Amino acid sequence: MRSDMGIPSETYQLIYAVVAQVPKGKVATYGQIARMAGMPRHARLVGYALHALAVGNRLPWHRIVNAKGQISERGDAGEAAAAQRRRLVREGVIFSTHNTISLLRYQWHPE
DNA sequence: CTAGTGACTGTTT
DNA sequence: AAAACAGCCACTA
Repeated sequence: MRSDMGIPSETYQLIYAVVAQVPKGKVATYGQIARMAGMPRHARLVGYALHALAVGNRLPWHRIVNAKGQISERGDAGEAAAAQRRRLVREGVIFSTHNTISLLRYQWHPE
């Protein structure tokens, strides 16, 4: 455990704040979240931050997908990815074959 | 301090 | 079209 385990870095908080703004039925890419958080090209950090996220949080982490419009796997049995897909479908997102969604249709466009 | 790793992405082979 | 490369940086050991 980190010595400051209960106090995530500001970078993470910033990422979480942006993720929390993604509306239901829409999705955002890691790079997009990074850019909106004021750190373009830090897409990997977004993924790392989400991975570090504790289970049971209220964040819509399932609305974050990669630039290909697909769910990134974690090296698990793919169950986490399946759960994410299930959540998105429940919000009305349509998955075409090979677990791909249309970013042109579902990507979040903030004002 | 160094080295390895990773829910990524755009560019170049 | 598919694979490799490069960049970016927090976190762990």
